[in-house]
Order: sequence, then C-alpha cells, then structure tokens
Amino acid sequence: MFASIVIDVSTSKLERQFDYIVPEDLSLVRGDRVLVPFGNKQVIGFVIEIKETSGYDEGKLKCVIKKLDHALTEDNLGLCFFMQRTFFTRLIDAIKLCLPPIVTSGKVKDSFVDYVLLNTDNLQVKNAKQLEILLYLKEYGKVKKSDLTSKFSESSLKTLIKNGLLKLDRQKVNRAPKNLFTEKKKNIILNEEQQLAVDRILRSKFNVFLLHGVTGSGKTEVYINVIKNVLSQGKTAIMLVPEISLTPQMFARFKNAFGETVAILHSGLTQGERYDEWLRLKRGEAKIALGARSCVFAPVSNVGVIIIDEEHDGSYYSESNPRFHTHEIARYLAYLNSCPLILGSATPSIESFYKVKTGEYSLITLNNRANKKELPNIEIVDMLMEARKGNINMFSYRFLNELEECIKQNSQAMIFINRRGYSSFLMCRECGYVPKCEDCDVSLVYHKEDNMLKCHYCAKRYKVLNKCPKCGSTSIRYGAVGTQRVVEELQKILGNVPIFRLDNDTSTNKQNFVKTLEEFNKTTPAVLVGTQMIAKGHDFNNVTLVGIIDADISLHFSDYRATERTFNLITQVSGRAGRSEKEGKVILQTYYPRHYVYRCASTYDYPAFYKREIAMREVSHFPPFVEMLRVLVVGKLEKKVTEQTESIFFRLKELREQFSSDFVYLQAMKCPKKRLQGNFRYQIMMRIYKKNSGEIIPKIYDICKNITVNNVSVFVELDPQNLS
DNA sequence: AGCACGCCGACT
DNA sequence: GTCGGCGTGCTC
Repeated sequence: MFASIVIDVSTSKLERQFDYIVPEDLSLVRGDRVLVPFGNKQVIGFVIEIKETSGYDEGKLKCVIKKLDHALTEDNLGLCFFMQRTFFTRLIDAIKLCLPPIVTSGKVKDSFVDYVLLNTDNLQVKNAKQLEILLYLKEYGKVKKSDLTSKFSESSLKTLIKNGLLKLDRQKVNRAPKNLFTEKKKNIILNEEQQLAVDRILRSKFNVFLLHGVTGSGKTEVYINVIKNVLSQGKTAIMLVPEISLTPQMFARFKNAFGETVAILHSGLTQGERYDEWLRLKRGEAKIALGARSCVFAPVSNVGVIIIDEEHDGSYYSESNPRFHTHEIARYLAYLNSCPLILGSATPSIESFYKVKTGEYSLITLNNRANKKELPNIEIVDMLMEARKGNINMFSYRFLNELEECIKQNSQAMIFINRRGYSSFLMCRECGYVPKCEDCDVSLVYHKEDNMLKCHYCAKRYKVLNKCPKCGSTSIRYGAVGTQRVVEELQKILGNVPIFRLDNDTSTNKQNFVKTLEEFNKTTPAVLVGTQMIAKGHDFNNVTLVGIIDADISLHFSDYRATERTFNLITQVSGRAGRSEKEGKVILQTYYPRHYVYRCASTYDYPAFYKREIAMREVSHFPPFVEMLRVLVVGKLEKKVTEQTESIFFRLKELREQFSSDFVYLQAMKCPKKRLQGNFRYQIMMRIYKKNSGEIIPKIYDICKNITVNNVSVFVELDPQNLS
C-alpha cells in the first residue's frame, strides 16, 4: 500500500504530495498525522490518500516511519480542499489552521495540578512543623500542593511525602482562560422585532442572513437566543467577532448565558490554554466556539448556527498567508451542516448588501433601538468656514463650546483621531526636506512623548533632528495632528480635567488597554482621546459628546473602499455617545461637509449611502462588479524585483489577449509604499469581470506560481483589503 | 525551506 | 594551487 502525503514544510515548491510506502504493520487512513523521512531529515506529514499503486518510481519510495495520531476528520479535509480550490491556499497551510499550533509543533503537554492528601491515620510525628501540616490536612482533606507550600515550609512537606506520611495525587486540569470580568445576569426579553428575527432564523436550514441592525438594536440578544435554541436541539454553534471586540464584557456576557458550554479562543491565550479550549470543543464538552476569525476552524461537529458579528470588519479577511475570507469558509460550513449563517452589522459591507439585492443573502432589519432611545445627533462642522472665521486651531468653536458644556455637566467626552503620534511628519520650512525611514518609503512620524521619529511600518526609531540635515535650517514645520498633539492641545484648554489616551503606543497589550478603559469609565469628568481602537463595541455609560477631529483622514486613502470605511467609522464612533442616560451629541469636523458620506452618516441613512456607493462602484468598475487582483512582487534588490514584475506582466498581457473582453484593467506599477522594511515593492493591478473570472483567476495563479528567481517573493492577492 | 552540487574570484 | 561566494536543482 502507498500513502499520498503532504509534508509540513511550507513552500510553494513543496506544495505537491509525496508518495510513501505504508509498512505492512501500519494501518493508515486519510487524515492521519505521520512521521516521514524527507531529504536528509524527518518531517511531519498528513495522509491525504491511501492507494494501491504509486505513479512515482516505486523503487525510489521511502517508508512511513510511524503514525502519530488521527489528526484530521473527513470534514477537516473537505474544508482544506475547499480552501485550496477557492483561495489557492496551500494544503499544508489549510491543515494547520484546523489544528492548534501546539499540535503541529508537536509539543503537546497536558497541564497537571498536584494535590496532597494523608497517607496514614497515624499523626505521631516529633517535628512541630510537620505535625501542623498533618493536622491541617486532617481537617481539610485533599489540598492543592501550591496552597500548602504557601502556608507551610516546602521542605517539611517534602520530608512527609518522602517518609510516606503524605501522598501526591496528580490530576489533569484544563487551562481554561480565566474570566477577567463579571457582569450581572440580566434576563432579557426580546422585543417583537428581535423575536421575529430569531424565529425566522430558526425556521431556516442553510441560508445566509444579513442582520442589519442599527447600533444598540440588540443584535447580541438575537445571537444568544438563536444559540440557546440550537443548543437545545443538541447542536453546536460558532460565534465570530473581530479580535478587537473580544472584550471582557463580551466574555462575561457569553459565560453568563452559557457557562462552561462556551469555549473562548482569542489571541491573549497561551498555547496551552488554547489547546485545552480546543480539546473541550473537540470532545464535545463545550458546544459554542467564540473567537476571532480563526475560530471558524474550531473542531465542532453538528453545527446548528454560525454567526459573524460586525461582518463588515476588515479582520475577517486574512491578509497574510494563508489568505482566506472568513465569510466564504463560514458559508461552506453552513452549507455542509445545512444550518443558517448570520452576518450581523450596523453598517454591512457593500459587497454583502449587494448580495441581498442579488438574492444570495436574506435581509433581516432591526430598526428599533432596544432601549428605545434616539441615536445621538451628528453635527457636521465645516473646517474651511472655521478657518475663514479665523480659527486655525484643530478644534472648531462648536466643539469647544460643547466640550465646555460637557465638562460642566460632569460628563465624559471622546475624541476620535485616526492617527497616532504627535505629527504625521516633520518638514523643513526652508527646503521642504521630510525625514523618511531608511528601510521604508514612508515619512517618519514625530512622537513627542519619547522625542523620537518613528516609522509606523517597521517600528524603526530615529533621533529627532534639531536642524535640517540638508540645509541646516532650524525652522521645522509639523504635519497633520495625531493623538499626542490632540492631548497636548486639550491639556492647555482643559487644565486639570483628566485626559486618557488610547492608541497603539499606549496599549501595548490587552491588559493595558482594558485598564485604561476601566479607569476612564470610573472618572468624571474626563476626556478620552483615541484612534480606531476606541470606535468599537465598548460601552461607555457617561459619554455624551464625541468629537471626530479629522473625519477626512480615512477618506483620503487611495483605495476604493475608503468611503465605505469612513462611513463605518463615523457610525461606530457616534454609537459611543448614545449609551448614557443623557442625550449624546457628535461633532464631526471635515473640509468636505457636502460629501455624501457625511450627509448619509450624519442621518444614519445606510440605505442612502449604499445606493450612492454601489452606483459609484458600478460606473467605475470596482467590486462587487468585478474581481480585483493584485500581484505583489517583493525583494531586496530592486533590479530583480522589476525584472520579475516585467516578466509576469508580460505573461499577464498574453492572458489578456485570450480574454480581451474580460479585463477591465491591467497595469504594473510601483506600490504606493515603494519600499517596506528594506524590500522593494512592485505590483500588478487587475480588475476582471466576474463572468469568466472562475476560469481566468486560476491561470493567473499558475503564471505566478512557477517563479524560480531567488530572493524575490510573489504574492497573488484576491480582493486585497490593504493596498499599501 | 534546507541542503548538495557546481563553477568563478582573493587568499594562507 | 585552495576556500568560499551563491546560483540551480532536488527532495517521495
């Protein structure tokens, strides 16, 4: 017998399967994890097929060394092949997504806790300290060893164990993540709209529902109710959220509703914890998998519902290898299990809403806020007018007035500025010199806090220059404002009102982040200044004012999704103001007050925004009307990179000859970020009509696959989210 | 990815 | 004369 095996060496050149002889005494099946000789060493592989004959020269075949375990179910394998077909994922990379890293790395260790208990009734010892321990155990019975060592001397304990008076009992424990946060249990009664949504979802077999609910409409209650029903049918559930909204409140909510039935997988877990949660799901001890995008690969069977919350969130597109789109995988799984898939959002992605229009998805709308309160009023301030009035400050008069009022009322304000650091760049007033990163083609961001220039793309740091290195001038101009500068200005205006800041620099880890949030929540009056990360999910009960300092930042990204992202951000940030008992207010500062994104966002009119946006996409031939692809060519030596780009471009042009009516666009160019971390970056952009894209795209992958040039990497990106 | 094989420059 | 540069090719 022969086995076709994928080996755990992740290179496109070793993507194919290798045949091995299955020894007589070994019975192997598909999905087994095995050890095989490869080259001059041993590697781990996965059995993909068992067959009678091998197409390869049978004399040259080597033997499988041993079987490690049965790692992959047929469902897992099916999913891996699906990913191979749809996203051109390497099989081995897909396989690794189905297993916790600790299994693939082969370092699985269970965690134990030692208990100590009496091994004799004879408590006659001379040593007083030892007697103390014995008496303690007589009273309490079995006690954790770590509890004993914290109360008594470890050496006496050891002696007692050595002399056989005490014995150890070792028990396996789950490294279940601790609950950082508890919340009062609330019994929530669904309103009519929510109940209708739940009923409609539960009635369906395989179907994709787009659950469009305004902020605060109680989508989570709908999810929880659906899951409860699914569990009562003996099925399991997968609940996906963006990593950033996997907050302690979120844990608490699910733990309260479902207790031990929910397993939580998030980035803060150690490998051991992750493995134990994974095992609980695999063994069926836990029935709900809650986590970020990679949680779609949770080892649950008999799935009754899959939920993707905040479905528009970019984090559902895996950017780096292996690239995949969570929606598509979830849809495949839902289809396999003939269960519903729920995509929930207050601001659905244009692509998803389009699928409602084409009939691929079913729309469920939640129009009412669960607390019956009005959404905060969004007021647009024209910063150009402001400048004409003589205000060249970053804050408009309108905002300053509201801020003053807010502080007077002992409330809280939130200021959103989607740029960290102090100023986006420094520029010499004399000669226009702008300091840039040595390794990246980007200007350095000035961080006043640690008086450094930082590259936001490679984290390199540079000393601040007091004078221009080119012309010697000491007159230096600051670029666009960032969080640090906002805080500085605010301090001048507000004196000793507490100001908190949340951005990538202040919250280096999750604990820091949560701590700042909790601190802010307890303080009134107070102001919170932050980037993107304050926009999502958190409940601020005292925030009555939200200031969006420079709404245009995200609008100016030269990518077709910029407007959509701006709309989403405004809606999310504004949502932070309406949680309190007091009425909320949002001040939005822009230089383009008449832009449709602001008009639609300020009236919370998603349908109107969608209408404008989809029309725009259609006339300009952008997704969802075309497939967009980028071939990214990266390498240290620019000449090699351009040569490679040229040769791929040449072959793509040949492909366009064959499919001339399908290509909307094909162009090779430097990337917007020409160099990152010392690597030169070139790209070929393509837009192709969807009609024949199923035939064309594999050909594009083929062209890019057979690349033999050293030190140049080529990536094919289907529908890339980030175009830097 | 690693590792071996193989063909051209500056050194004990 | 060699040591070693990395270009090319192979791994069941």
